[in-house]
Amino acid sequence: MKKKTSLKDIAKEAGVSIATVSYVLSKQENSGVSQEVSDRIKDIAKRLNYRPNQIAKSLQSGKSQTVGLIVADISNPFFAQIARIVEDEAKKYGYTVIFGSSDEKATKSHDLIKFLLNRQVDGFIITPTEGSEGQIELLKEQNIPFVLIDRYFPSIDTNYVAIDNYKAAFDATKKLMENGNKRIGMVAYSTELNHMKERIQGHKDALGKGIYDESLLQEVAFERIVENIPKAINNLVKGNEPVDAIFFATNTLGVIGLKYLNELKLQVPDDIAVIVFDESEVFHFFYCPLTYVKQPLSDLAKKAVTVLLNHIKNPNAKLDKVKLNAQLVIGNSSN
Amino acid sequence: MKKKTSLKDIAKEAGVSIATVSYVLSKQENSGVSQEVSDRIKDIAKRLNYRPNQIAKSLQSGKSQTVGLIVADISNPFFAQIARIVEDEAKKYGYTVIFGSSDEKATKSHDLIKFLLNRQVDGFIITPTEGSEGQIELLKEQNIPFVLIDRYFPSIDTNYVAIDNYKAAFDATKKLMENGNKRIGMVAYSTELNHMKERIQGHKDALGKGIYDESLLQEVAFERIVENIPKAINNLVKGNEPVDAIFFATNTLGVIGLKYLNELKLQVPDDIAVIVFDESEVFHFFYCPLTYVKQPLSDLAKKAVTVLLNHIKNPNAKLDKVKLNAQLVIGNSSN
DNA sequence: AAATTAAATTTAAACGTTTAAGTCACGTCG
DNA sequence: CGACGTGACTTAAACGTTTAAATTTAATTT
Repeated sequence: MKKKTSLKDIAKEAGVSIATVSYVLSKQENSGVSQEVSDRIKDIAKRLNYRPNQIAKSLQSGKSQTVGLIVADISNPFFAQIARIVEDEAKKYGYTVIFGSSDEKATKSHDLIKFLLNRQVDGFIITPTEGSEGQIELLKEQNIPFVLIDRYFPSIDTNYVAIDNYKAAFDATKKLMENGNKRIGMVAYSTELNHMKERIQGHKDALGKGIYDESLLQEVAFERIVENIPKAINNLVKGNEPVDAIFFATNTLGVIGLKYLNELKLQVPDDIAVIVFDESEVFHFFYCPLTYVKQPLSDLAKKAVTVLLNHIKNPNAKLDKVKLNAQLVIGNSSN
Repeated sequence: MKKKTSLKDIAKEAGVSIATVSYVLSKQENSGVSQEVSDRIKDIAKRLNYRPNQIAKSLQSGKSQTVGLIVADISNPFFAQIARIVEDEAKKYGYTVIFGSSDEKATKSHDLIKFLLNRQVDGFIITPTEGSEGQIELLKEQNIPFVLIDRYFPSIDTNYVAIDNYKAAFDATKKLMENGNKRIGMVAYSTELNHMKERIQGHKDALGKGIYDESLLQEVAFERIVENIPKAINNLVKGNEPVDAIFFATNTLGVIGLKYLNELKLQVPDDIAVIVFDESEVFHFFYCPLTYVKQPLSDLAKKAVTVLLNHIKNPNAKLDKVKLNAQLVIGNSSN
């Protein structure tokens, strides 16, 4: 592999010092270099196909122009879409994105953060996992710029960009009630993460004290969704007080849940009404147009990037706590 | 932001030279440092929370321990899944992945390669776009390790990991024929990329000289799929010789195509039989279990990583040209 | 002609590592 | 006793940049 050309090579070729070459090639205004020399250097640089070594720049400047993106799972379309927007947005400002998947595991997330810190990322965009408060506190202590996305810890003062999950869930359940559904169950993840707690609370509050009872909330563990979603649904539809509607708290829960409803031969919305939190390509293939909560993914991701870059540039900027609104897209499944 | 601790800080604290600290912390065997000093250094490193600066290491070694992954679009589940596997596999070997989306545009791909080269990536995994032969040749000339994935250029001698598209397509169309379908149309991308050409050729050859005619092949442009897939399908089903089966050449074509078949109220497989190349979550929601071509995504991505890392380590290794076999998953849609 | 100023360029240090080569003290061997 | 290892470190250079400070050269002013 023939060596890449460096400033040194150009300098030798042009018969000037490395510094001169650097001034010519890295400054926009020709700061104190003669036109003649400047032109010559630029020519040579082009001829030798010079490409600045970002690693050397980073070492020199202490800035890697790189951000770390930690999501639960990059192969999940929800996060893949975020990743894509983060990529595009970061690139606009000359930043590179390094991503990692935590699989909702605090240990993985911890390792990833360390790994990326060694890589000298300038900041992080993180979907925090349950139990990762310590890692987040640590980042804060070390004054490393970061912004949480999708979820955050109310107990920790940080930048975050999320949606108003409470309101979105409240509105969804209200919609089901308006359409005449009485007993409305919810299938959610069993987690302390606030986005889920808010969705659950929104659902509860929409139903109200009189109506809500414990059996309406079915929580399943991240790791066991395939086995436990059918159980959860059975609990809701096969008791002596079967529900007439189900609110699925996420994309994945909804997709798997709908599959199981199909297996049970329950017709949506006649046998059971449904609303799902988040969008999915598969909804377009469900026999009944779905009512779902649509998150402003693009705004979410873009905002996360601008907040992060702002805090990288200006470490003392005051924290940004952004809550965007989701949109309830009305189909027929909520009737 | 308080400075990160460096070897220098540890050295000062321990009253030894930087080199000694480096030896202790970077060598596995205690090469020539006394146990006493070694222990002291390790203690201090731990206490000061030392994390090696990968950037400095990279500059020193000329290796960034980073690979660039260029896909068409990270938000497409097909590529997102590949990305996830590449991530995991690369991490196993201590490599970081930087990704970028080319949107099937040669210009974007070109910019991305340059961008990542500045970042000193040690190698690339690339889904090449149409018209990117020049870029690939350039990488070859510069002896930059890379491996093409999903598609490759038969005219250029490179590493690649792909599936046997010809065989997969041939088998799919044969299946449709076995099931009694006579006129079998194909909806494909209009591109010179070999994976598509091979799929088309497989389809043609399966049909054979006597049966195949030009009107059976409908090609649509990447950029205009939403508008042009309906047109393509109309051409196939609304002529005076309507087809009795359609073979969709990709995931995306299939998903959009099936949606349109729904709009047309064409029943699968009674009105029209269908096979789709690639898998999709949505297939599980189609009223009729689909027959589709399942690519060994995990093997594909893993193999790409090992081939790449092998060529990074050993630049003179002979080229790897890997073709894996796809699997035809039989549903009812091909009847 | 000497002094001043300005423009053009170079020097050198720094960023945080690694590592070949050098130093130094302390045995041990012939 | 001198030579020679050997173990335990240190020195210094290198990777490719940036940039403040120093230097050189030339032109202008007094």
